[in-house]
Amino acid sequence: MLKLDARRRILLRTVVEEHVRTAEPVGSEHAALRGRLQVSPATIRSALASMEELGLLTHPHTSAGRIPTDRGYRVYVDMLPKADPASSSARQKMRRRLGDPAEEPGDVANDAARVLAGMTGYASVVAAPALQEQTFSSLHLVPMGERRALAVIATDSGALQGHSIELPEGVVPDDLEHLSRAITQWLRGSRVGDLTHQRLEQVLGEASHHHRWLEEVKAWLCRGLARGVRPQIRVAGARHLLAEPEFKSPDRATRLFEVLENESVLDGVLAAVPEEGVWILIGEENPHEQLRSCSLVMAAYRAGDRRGGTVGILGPTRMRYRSAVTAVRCVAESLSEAMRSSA
Amino acid sequence: MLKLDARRRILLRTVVEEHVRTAEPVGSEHAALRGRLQVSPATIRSALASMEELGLLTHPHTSAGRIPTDRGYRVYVDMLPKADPASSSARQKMRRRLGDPAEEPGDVANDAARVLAGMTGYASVVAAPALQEQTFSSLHLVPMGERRALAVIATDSGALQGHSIELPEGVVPDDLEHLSRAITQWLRGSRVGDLTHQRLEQVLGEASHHHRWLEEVKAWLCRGLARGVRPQIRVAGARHLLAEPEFKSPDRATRLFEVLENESVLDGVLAAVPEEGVWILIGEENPHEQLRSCSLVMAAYRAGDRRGGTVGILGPTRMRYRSAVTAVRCVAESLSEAMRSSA
DNA sequence: GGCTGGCACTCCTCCGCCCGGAGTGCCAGC
DNA sequence: GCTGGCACTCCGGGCGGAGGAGTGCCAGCC
Repeated sequence: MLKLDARRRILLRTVVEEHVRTAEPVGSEHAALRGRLQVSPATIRSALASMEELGLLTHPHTSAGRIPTDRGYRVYVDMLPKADPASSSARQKMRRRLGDPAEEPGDVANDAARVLAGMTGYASVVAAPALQEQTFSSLHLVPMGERRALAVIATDSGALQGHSIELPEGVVPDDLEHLSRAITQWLRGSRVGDLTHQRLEQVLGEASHHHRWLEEVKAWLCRGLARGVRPQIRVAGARHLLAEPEFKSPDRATRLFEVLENESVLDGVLAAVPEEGVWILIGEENPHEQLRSCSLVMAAYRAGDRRGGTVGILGPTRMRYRSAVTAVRCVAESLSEAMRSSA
Repeated sequence: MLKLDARRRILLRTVVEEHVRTAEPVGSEHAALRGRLQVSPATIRSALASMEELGLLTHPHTSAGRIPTDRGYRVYVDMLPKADPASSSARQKMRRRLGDPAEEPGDVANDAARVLAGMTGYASVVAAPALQEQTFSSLHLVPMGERRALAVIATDSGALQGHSIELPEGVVPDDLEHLSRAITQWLRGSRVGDLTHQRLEQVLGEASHHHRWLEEVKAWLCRGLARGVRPQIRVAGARHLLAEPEFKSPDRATRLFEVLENESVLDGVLAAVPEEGVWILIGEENPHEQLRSCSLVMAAYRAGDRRGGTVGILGPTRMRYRSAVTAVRCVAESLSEAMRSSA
């Protein structure tokens, strides 16, 4: 663990915060002033130089001020006071801005993304609760046209997932209805992710020998639901990033936006966030090549008593981490609360 | 109607296509060469000057070549050969790239947006079929927790829409099921947009006097479904726009991305597209202020025998209109076909 | 009348240059 | 361990000139 004396800690904080504010390198004189350190710039310079040796700062060229390295940001972030959970008044205000998840379950992720982007001025990324983490509530087989049925799964948090299957001749609506009811009763309360092949075999086994097309339902239930379902990821406020000087070069911006349009990459990053606390990835810490020039501040939320999804902020490494952490924590907590009360 | 002689038509086409290709003003000599006109640059110059008087061309400064005005692009576009419908082989190839809408109804718009962006190298915008244009297929009231039910509507093209409602005491799952079945039977086959208050009053009237909570279902059915449901709009390939020189200035790009993140503006534009043909808006023609520096190429597609949604391309006014029109038409036709066969 | 080559003119863009300023590292002295 | 002084480095902006692309106009030609 890195040990910094008080002056260096103050200096690191000052350099980070000034650089974040102005996007310019911070000189020794300016740092002394802003850090309210009552020593001369020369003294500051030697301290800065030592922190450069530690890998916390660099300077872009000989006669420029200091800017933090990724490692510097990391140490800065770890030094931030562990904020207490968002005040309940803040959370209430937040909940009013998020739609009522009980009313329009699908839209909450959307709202959260929008609110988060608006609060922070960065891009936000929100993953809806993964279907397989939710609790199975019902299956409906709805006749569609002559030889097709729409199989609809509903979960206890109100998510819907449909899939159309072909029917053999001779299946009548009543068959579908009986079957829907039976399957619903058998499976209600299961975790969707637990609907493995064996489990379905047990439940549907006998019937599916008689009805060949049930195989298709079964296949869909485990393949489609276990993991094939596309992750629902919302991005909002991407436009804010264009204003940041680090993304003013078109190809940097392009690379960034490639990631933001790539759901599987985003899903990978968001899914790796632990259930508790705010998770931060700074520049080079990022597992994904294309995200190495940005930072992510993320937190998981809960849906009822299961893991829900993840909310996050994406911005330049030169990010206002403190407000990002506050916003992410507040939205995640509010979402958890909203989705607890509706379950 | 504007009359141009053959030479001027060739020149307009040449200037537009060269400018589109290079993003640079086109000089008289270059235009003569590229247009294979066997006259001297001086002659070309006088023709260009006359077209400038007509408002089809400008030049950025005295000693620069010509660039098209919005009006020039418009005349150019109107001159394009009315392409015949996409060849069936192209459409087949396309359909393979679009997921099977029968399988994952929700994802088709997503796929279409992605394909369109990939084909053209611009941003694509796809509106899913509006719920109210679809045909009601079934309603399910699924019990959720103690005092809530999830009301789910399914349409014949496989779209799902859920809404959670509160139940009074004493309603048991069997009530919900009977009611679901009854409502489904009463309403099956109606256009969702036709589920007006009166219509529901007729159907539910008697029952809803006995069951107060039915009012809530009814209110949702007409309010929520008639128009309150958020339009489903997918944007893909926005990153491509960052590479265009016209959007390299951050604030132009920002303004553009504001629109792309604003679903209601996009919905307004897409909903105004006529059912037949490819609809093009060039620069100043655009009703929305913020879209005045871009062009849109759009076409509606059909879902079964009703109006479906709209697909479109958004790019700079300096756009490869021909390939955009081809792509948009091809995707719209393939979508219409895919959604006909699945209905 | 329409087309042509010639010509003067305009204006942009690029390049090299220089200079001021900001900030550094080092050092001797307190 | 802190300080002021000092030499040094390097960036960024401003200036000016050269080069070049393209124009408009005009007199002459077919």
